[in-house]
Amino acid sequence: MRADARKNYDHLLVVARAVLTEQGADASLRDIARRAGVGLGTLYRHFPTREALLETLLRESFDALAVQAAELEASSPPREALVSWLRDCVAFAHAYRGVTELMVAAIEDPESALHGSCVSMRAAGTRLLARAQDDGAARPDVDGTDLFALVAALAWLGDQPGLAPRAAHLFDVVTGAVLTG
Amino acid sequence: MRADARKNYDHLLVVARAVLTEQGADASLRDIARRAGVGLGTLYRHFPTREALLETLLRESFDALAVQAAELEASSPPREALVSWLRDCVAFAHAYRGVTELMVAAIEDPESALHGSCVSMRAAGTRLLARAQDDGAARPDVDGTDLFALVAALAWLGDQPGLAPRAAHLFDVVTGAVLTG
DNA sequence: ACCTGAACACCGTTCAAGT
DNA sequence: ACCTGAACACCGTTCAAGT
Repeated sequence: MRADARKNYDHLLVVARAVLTEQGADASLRDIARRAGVGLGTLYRHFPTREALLETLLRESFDALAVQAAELEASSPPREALVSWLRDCVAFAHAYRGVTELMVAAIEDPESALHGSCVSMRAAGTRLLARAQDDGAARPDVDGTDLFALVAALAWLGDQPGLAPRAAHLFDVVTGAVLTG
Repeated sequence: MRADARKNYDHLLVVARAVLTEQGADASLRDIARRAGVGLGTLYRHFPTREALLETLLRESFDALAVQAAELEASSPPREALVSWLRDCVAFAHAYRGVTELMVAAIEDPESALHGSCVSMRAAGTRLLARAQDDGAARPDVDGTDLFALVAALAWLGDQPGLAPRAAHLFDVVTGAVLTG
């Protein structure tokens, strides 16, 4: 990448992170370009879709969740590992308000820049779930997609101003439904 | 209301119902006016907000849910009454894709045209929940707002194409978490 | 190679002008 | 009273023209 392009790219990411944090995942791309002092076409050149931009911003967190899943699998009892990871996932999805909807759409759309990350996330959850199920700690009639859906629903709840105060409690309620005993 | 106004009003409702069913609760109001063969200002005159339009379209269903709650309270055991009504609520929220978000926002906003209906809905749920709790059929650490949040989350799940097939199963899972035994 | 911003086709909302 | 549609301030997306 040419030096000037690199500079634009990096600065766009800084500005995008700030704007998306402030306004949510559906923030105006025009506004991001404007605040970055860059032409709108430049943003589109570096990030052809909103998902591509988010993927770049979320990559580190996605990777961290994968690492965390592996660590928990190695170090914690099945039940605790699963719950702890689910909590991390819900917290992660709060990075940008409204990102959950994009992730849910992305897991169904192989063309989405977020597709791979979401599929990996579901796969990691599926492993932790299977481990808990083998241990008798989680009900057997729930699968990785169900888990992904529940995490998404809980993250969505936390994005709704009126319901956010209940999110932590409802996490316990819903998690309790997946776990046995 | 003048005869010509009445005619526009009625026709707008017919067209709006069709367009919202087809495109979801965030459908273009311009498109509705266009398809109704009416000026955009006419739509705004009759329905000053999107919520006002939805409130008019959903009024019958809201009322039916209230009646249903009262009937179930009188005729069914606490546990079954609660579950049955929750199922009705989730089904109702599927009338228009995306309406759940508006309802969740409305319950916090006294200015919203949907506010009253949503508050009534929560109140009816709270009554059925209290009855179940008194009967020992529902866990005591969940309240009407939690219930509203869970219904909203389940309705939201059903609106996501990739997760909709799991909605019925997850309804059972989540409902099972609220019920005891 | 890369950047820019005008152009296009859309929104929601308001309101002056018409009947 | 009621209706209309232009006007305004926004979008996302594309692409010809510039450097």
